[in-house]
Amino acid sequence: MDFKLEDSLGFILSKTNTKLKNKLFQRFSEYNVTPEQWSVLNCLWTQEGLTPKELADMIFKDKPNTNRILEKLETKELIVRKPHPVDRRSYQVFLTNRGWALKEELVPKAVELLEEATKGIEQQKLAEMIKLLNQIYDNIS
Amino acid sequence: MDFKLEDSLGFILSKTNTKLKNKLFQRFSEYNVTPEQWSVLNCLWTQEGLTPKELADMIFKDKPNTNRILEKLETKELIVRKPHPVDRRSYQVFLTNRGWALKEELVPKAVELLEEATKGIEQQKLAEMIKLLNQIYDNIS
DNA sequence: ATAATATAGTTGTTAAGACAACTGAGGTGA
DNA sequence: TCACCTCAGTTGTCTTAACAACTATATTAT
Repeated sequence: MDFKLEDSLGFILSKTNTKLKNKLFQRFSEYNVTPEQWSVLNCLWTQEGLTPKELADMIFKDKPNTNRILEKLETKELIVRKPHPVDRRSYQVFLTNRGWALKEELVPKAVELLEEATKGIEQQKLAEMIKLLNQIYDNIS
Repeated sequence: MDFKLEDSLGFILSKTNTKLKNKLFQRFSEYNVTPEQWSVLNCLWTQEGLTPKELADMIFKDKPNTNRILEKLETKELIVRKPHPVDRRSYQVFLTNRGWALKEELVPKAVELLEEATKGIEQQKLAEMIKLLNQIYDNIS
């Protein structure tokens, strides 16, 4: 059967994703935040008091992964955990002052990288691509 | 600054890539081959006798990663290493019979998954997306 | 020819992703 | 009430990705 790795969607997706994630990691390195930690911080900047389970669903990762990302953020004192008011199994996640302060630093870095990455690509083409990526995700979910 | 995680290219790229890779992993699970191991096998099906360095360049990974993937493939007896004829630092990688035999099994599985993933997407749109993904890769390389 | 540099491969560490298995609390139905 | 099932979080293991540092061989420049 005919198959060419270097032209296949999976291969190119993986290669581009890895590169983009690594570049983001490098630009965040002076703040000691990883791309995954960044995604959790993003959720909390929008809404504090989320539970690990809610965060896991928002960032499309499973509970163990999310838990370990939260451990890292807690060690770095960017978040704190508080007991959940009704569910004693769970807890709520809040940002520390340092966690809030990072927003002003990290968002411009991320926006800047995305601009570089999509340089020369029309907005409409980009929107189309994002639509297709979401469709692919849904197709295999 | 305005930024929405769930609409951002990096987030969607990561989410879709992770899902696709995981689905491939699951479909390959009965053969005990991971997506990364699959990419190395693909290179060798096209050309045997490549060095780890050459393979690393082809799959866009660094030397340590490639080395560890090769260790796994060797343990599973899908490849063998032979001394390099001219460079004593290096060696050449060859497929075992079992490594060759997997081609007939894995390629249809991968093609099938990609067909499911891209269901309802026109070939031309898909080609456009792949072009853009490569452009993004080049933009940040 | 030899010293300096570059390259191939290897090993160790940290972070992440998937999965299985576990603990403990919440909810349900007999 | 109590047994059962569900659900949130946790822990352990395996594979991968990036990076630094190391060994040994190859290349180069003097």
